[in-house]
Parts: sequence; structure tokens; C-alpha cells
Amino acid sequence: MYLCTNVRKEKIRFGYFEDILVHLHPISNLEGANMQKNLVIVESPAKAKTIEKFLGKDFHVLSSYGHIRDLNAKTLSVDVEHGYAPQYVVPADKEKVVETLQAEAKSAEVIWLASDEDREGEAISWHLYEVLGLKPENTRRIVFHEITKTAILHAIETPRAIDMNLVNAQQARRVLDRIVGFELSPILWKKVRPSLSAGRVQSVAVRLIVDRERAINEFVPEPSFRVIANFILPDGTTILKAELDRRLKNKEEVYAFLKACQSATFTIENITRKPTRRSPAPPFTTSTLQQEAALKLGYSVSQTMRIAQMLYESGLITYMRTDSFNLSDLALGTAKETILNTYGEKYYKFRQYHTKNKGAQEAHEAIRPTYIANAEIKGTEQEKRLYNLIRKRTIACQMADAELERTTISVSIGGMTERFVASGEVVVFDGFLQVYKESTDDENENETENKLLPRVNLHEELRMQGIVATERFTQRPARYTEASLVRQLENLGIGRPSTYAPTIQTVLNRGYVVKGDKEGKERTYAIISLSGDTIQESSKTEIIGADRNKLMPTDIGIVVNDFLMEYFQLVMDYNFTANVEKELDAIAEGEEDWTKVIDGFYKIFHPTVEEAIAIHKDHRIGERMLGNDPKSGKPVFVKIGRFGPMAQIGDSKTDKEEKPQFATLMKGQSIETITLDEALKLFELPRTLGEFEGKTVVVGVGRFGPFIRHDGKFVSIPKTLNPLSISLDEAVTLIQEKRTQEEQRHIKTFEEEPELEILNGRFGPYIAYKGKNYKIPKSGYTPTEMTLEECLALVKEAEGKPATKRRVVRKKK
DNA sequence: CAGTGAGCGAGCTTCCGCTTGACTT
Repeated sequence: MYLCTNVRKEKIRFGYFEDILVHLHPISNLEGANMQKNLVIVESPAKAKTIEKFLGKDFHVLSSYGHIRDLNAKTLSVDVEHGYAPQYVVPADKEKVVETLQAEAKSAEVIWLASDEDREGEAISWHLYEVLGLKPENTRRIVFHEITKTAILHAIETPRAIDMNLVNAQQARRVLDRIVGFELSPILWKKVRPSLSAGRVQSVAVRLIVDRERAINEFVPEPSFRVIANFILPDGTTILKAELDRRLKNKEEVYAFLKACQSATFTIENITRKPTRRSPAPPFTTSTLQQEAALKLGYSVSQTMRIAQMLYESGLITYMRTDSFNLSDLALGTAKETILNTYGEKYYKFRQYHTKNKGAQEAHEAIRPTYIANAEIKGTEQEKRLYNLIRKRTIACQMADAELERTTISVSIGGMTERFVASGEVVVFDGFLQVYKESTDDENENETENKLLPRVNLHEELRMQGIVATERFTQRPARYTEASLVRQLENLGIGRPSTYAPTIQTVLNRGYVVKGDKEGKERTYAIISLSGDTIQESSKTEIIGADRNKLMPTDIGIVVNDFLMEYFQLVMDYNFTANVEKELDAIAEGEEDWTKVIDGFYKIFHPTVEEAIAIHKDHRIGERMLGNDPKSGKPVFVKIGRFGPMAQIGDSKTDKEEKPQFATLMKGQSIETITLDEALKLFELPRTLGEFEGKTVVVGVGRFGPFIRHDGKFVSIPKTLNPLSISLDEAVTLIQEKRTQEEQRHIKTFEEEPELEILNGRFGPYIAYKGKNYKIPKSGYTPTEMTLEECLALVKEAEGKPATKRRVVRKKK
């Protein structure tokens, strides 16, 4: 137990763990005939399997499956009054692993703790040491950065002690995250909604998305005119397209400029050729793999990780949760060989990439194929595609630069200072581009790039064919995708490779963020063109701001974010994690005591928690007062209700006489932006539109959006119609449409067997029988002419087969 | 599939980082 109290560097060096080294048996002693019992413990079972092959039969290699001990999941488990002492327990799902390891350790001569060489890995070794009740004399701590025979044998020859400073840095990290998460979350349960959560990583992830959405809302596009001219070269046929070297501010400027051009002479004023180079991107880390797999293959972050895990378990790639650019000497060698064999010497270049964070200890390699020469793998189509991506990126990073030539032609306009400029890029030597080109999520990739320019001569006079000035607008900031959010988190040093995908899942699960589409708006823009002697103006429309599969904050996300921003700036600061990391590094260096670091934080943090609870004693977070109801004079406000954002007239706390009225906000409305008038309209629902066929037609909003009720049946109102202003005629049309759809749904029924029907569904005709649905094969059947026997035969056939495999959606709690 | 929301209030929820399976609803 004294191990987790303040241990200074000196104490470590000459203390408890030094004994482990002091009492080491010489290695040679281990090689005796009956002393083959070495137990090596690593973190991952796949790694265990590989290493066991390298070490031979004297070594048994087992896996701890990550951490084996943690703070109790149900309670704070940090004694904030007594030195922040953590209470660790072995979680239920780890009991079996611990049992196995304990039994094996008992009968082993020497136990080698071989968890990763980073903060978490060091802590895993220490927990193993404690939980398994290991003895200093026969326990050794070893580390290796790559899984190769030489690296592992070298590690075995150079064991060290457990680094308690590093362990303490991990304990500080763990305790801090627990305190932040478990002190903030309960405030949200009370003030906003049960089961919500806040934390050092997830709350900042939500903040990024909220901030971005606000920047988008506040963005005002600024127009300007982009001017492009077409010139005819002296040969009379070839066209040179060039853009004016500045944008024109407004129509007046455009007209003035085009008028001046009518009589101007255009001359080739300058031609420059500049060689440029492009270098390959470094090999993949978790976050860059996630980005490229999203851009090139369309995989979600979690999909990429699931597929990569399969490849890793099959021994095809190295570990997929890493932030290291490092490649083993072996990998560098085989990459070289592959490139020389396939592309030749000209294409090879040795490169070493350095991991960005300087203090980082490289626990793993970059993500690469285990055997780089291996171009074809067995597996699913998805696995093959991801493998190819990884392989190409790995090979490309050891290839020569691409050499390009950039040509710029400038055309002077008689008597003016502006120039028309055409630029093009030609690949002189493709180098790494032959294998891999990095993708970009920049939507305005310039179309004028990468084009071959026609041959022109200096001082040549050109004939102007036409000039077109098109109104363009500055672009709003882009919404985050899963992958671009991960990239931003990594840039800020927030989160780890193993948590990027789960963090996104958490903020989605809590309802802070949704992944979805946004419809664009139409915008008109002006085009002013000069052709021959005439200047013409026209206008066109374009759709702007449309988005697919982007992350957007919900009302709950915004309300929670604003609350956290108001009271817990320290934790919400984009630099908070980076600052914490500095402290953790100091602890790892033995310069700081971990409990003192935590105390420094807690003394600032905890009072803000108390303050937030006190101030918000009888006020819920996120309520916004809109004004008073003109009819009753009662207050109208919006807030987060049990079922999401809602509006309310009257307050039960001040008004004991009458029950308040409630109305759910409609899709697209937000607590932040809704006006009093818009909110009051919501209370007009449900509204009776009139009668149809002697029955009332009512419009309302339910759990699944706006609907019309008539004769006990419901019809959804499509997005194109506004439920607040829908007319009786429109409603009747919808009811009739639904009826014809219903009729078409029933293709065929059978008198003999009323339980069996042939129906028309979203995916075409199918058989419905006793509550289950059965597919009708595409060929060989005409649904309208099928007999009952044929149908029953298909049902029987389907029953015989095992149920179609279903994808596991999510573990339900 | 479909109009919910207080009131009296038990007992529950939650963090971040390591790592893989196991439920077939």
C-alpha cells in the first residue's frame, strides 16, 4: 500500500523495486532442464500468440486483456479527504482473467510483466504485481516497441523495475478523470435530465461541435466576383483560360472593368516555370487511418476500428490503436525491398517520421502490414480494402518525392494594373504518387489545378473571346464529420487512440450530438459576361449549405455545454488536457507528487461545483423566457423536458391554480432561436381542421412528428407541408393518398388462409404470414398470380433455413 | 408508431483508458 503514497524518485531508485533487480537470478540459470516455467504477461491476446512463437517452449505467454483493476464503477472511490487514496477493485468481467493469471504465476519460476511502455501500460504492470501477489525476486518488468524476435530477446536481456513515477502519473490521470466525471454528471441529472454525463474529453468534444454550429449560424457570406477570360491563341483554335488576379467587389466594378476590356489589348507578359516537389504522408496512426478510411472508403470511425481489429487478430497488420509514426527496422527493410522490386531504385527513398508530441513514449509502431510484400489477403471485401489502404500508405511513405512543374502565364490588360493569370501543374516524375495520394476533405479544391497549359510565346498578342464574371461568396465553416472531429481532438491532445471511436459513440448516445443531413438553401448569384462587344447580365441559382452525415449539436447538447461553460471554464478550456499532460509529465519525471497535483486541481475545481449547485438551487438549467402569453398574461418559456425540447405556458411553482400547458418543439426549431410567436403557434395544436366524410380531421404533433388523425387513423404530414398552416383540402389529399397506398399494399389475399397475404413493401412484394415476413425470390414468381401452395412452400423453405444472420446493433441496457 | 411533461418520490444514472468477447432480443 505504501507504493501508492508519495514516492520520490530517490526512493524508487533505491527502494522496493530496486530489490527486484538486485535479486535477479542470472539469465543462464533459467535455462536449466526443469526450469522452463517463464510466464510473460502482455496486454493483448493476439500479441501473446505472436510472442510465444518467438520465445519458444520455455516461455508461456498470456494476456491481461488490458487493465485488470480499476476504481469501483459505482462510487467515486477516491478519498478526497485523505490524500485522494484510490479504492481499486477487480471488475466482475476480469475475475476470470485474474484467476487464470494467478494460477499460472504460482507455478512459474519467473514472471515477466510485458505490458506497453507508456503510462497505462506501466500501471497495468503495477496492478498485476499487486493483485497477483508477485514477489520481487522472480518478477521482472520488460518493454519492447516492436514485435520482432530481436526486440523481444533484447527486452528479456534488459529487464528493469516498475517505474512508480510513471504509475503515479497514471493514477493522477485516472483520479482526475473520475473526479471531473463523477462530480459534474450528477449536477446534470438534477438540473437537466437523468443519465446525462460530463467529462474531460466528451464535454470538450461537444463544445467543439456547439462552437462550430454557432460560427456557422453567425456566418455572413461576403460576395465578390471571380473573373475568368477565354483567349484565343494566334493559331486561331487553341483556347487559354485565365483568371483575373483579384476578385472584384461589386457589380459596378465589374461593369467598369468589362467596359475597359472591350477596347483593351491582351498580351502574354510573363511565363514562369517552377519545379515543385511533394512528399508522401507519414504512415498511419489511428486518427489518420480513421480520416483516410472515411474519405476514401466511406467507413465510419467505429467501422474502421472494427475492420482493423479483424486484420490485427488475423496477424495481417500491426496494432491499430497507436499514435506513433515509428516503423521497425524490419518493416523499413521489407518496404525497401518491395519498392525496389516493383518500381525500381528511382522510386525509393528512406524516410523516418517522428512522432509529434516530443515526450511521447512509443508503445507501438505505426499501423502497417505485418508483411509488407504481401499484396493479397484473404478476408471480406471491407477487410481487403482497408488492408490495401494501409499497405499503400506504408509503401508510399518510403518512396521518392513527386516532382512537378508549375507553369504560370500572365496576360497583361492594356493600360491596367490587373493581370489575367493561368496556372497549371504537370507531373514530371510521379514518385510516391504512383501508389498513394492523400485525400482532403476540403470542399473547394481548386478546379484550375493540375491542368496542362497550351504552349504560348512571350509578348504574343491574344484575341479575347469572352470574359465571365461570376458572383461567388465566402464559405461558412464546415461542420465536423466523425473523422474530422477526431483529428481536431488529436490536435488538441484530447483523448487517446483507444477512445476516439467510443467518445463519438458517447456524445451520440447522450443525445448531445446527432449525425445527420442538413438541407441546403437556394441562393441566386449574378453572372455578368462580355462577349464580343456586348455585356450581359443574368442570374443563376445554386444550392448551398447542404450537408450529409455531419455532426450537429442538439438542444440538450447546447444547454449542457452552455451550463458547463458558465461554471466550469477550467475543464472546458481547449487547453485543459494539454496543461494536465504537462503536470502528468512532471509526475512521471519524479518532479511532482501526484497527490499534490490533484489537490491543486481539486481546490479550484470543487468550489465551482458547490457554487453551481447553490446558484441553481431552484432553477433548471437551459430555461429561456420568451415573454408573456397575450391571452392569459402568463409567462411563456422553453426548456428541456423529459422527452426533449418543449415550450410551456404558466409555471406550476408560482401558479398553483392552473396546470401549465405544454407543447413539444418541432423539428428544426431550437431553444436558442425560437421566438415567442413561433412558440405560441405550437399551442394551437392539436387543431380541428373540419370534417371529411362526416368525421373530424385533426392535426397534431406526436412522438414521430406532425400527423393528421381522421376516423381513428393516422397520416404523417410530410416535411414540405407546415402543420400549423395546413388546410382541410391538403389534409384530405394526404388521407386519400394514404388510402390508395394501403390498397396497393395488399397484392393478394387467400380466402382459405386469411393469415397469409402478399404485400407490397419498401423493398418490393413479400409474403406476410402469422406475424412474420418472407422474401419472394426475384425470378420465377409473379406475385399477383401466385397460389397459396407456392406461398406456403416458400414459407416452409425459409423456416427450414437458419434465421438470416443479423448484425448486432448495440448492447441494450 | 402517434396527444407524454407538476404533484409524493425509492433508487438508478456518470468519468477515461487499457483490452476483447457474447446476448441472440
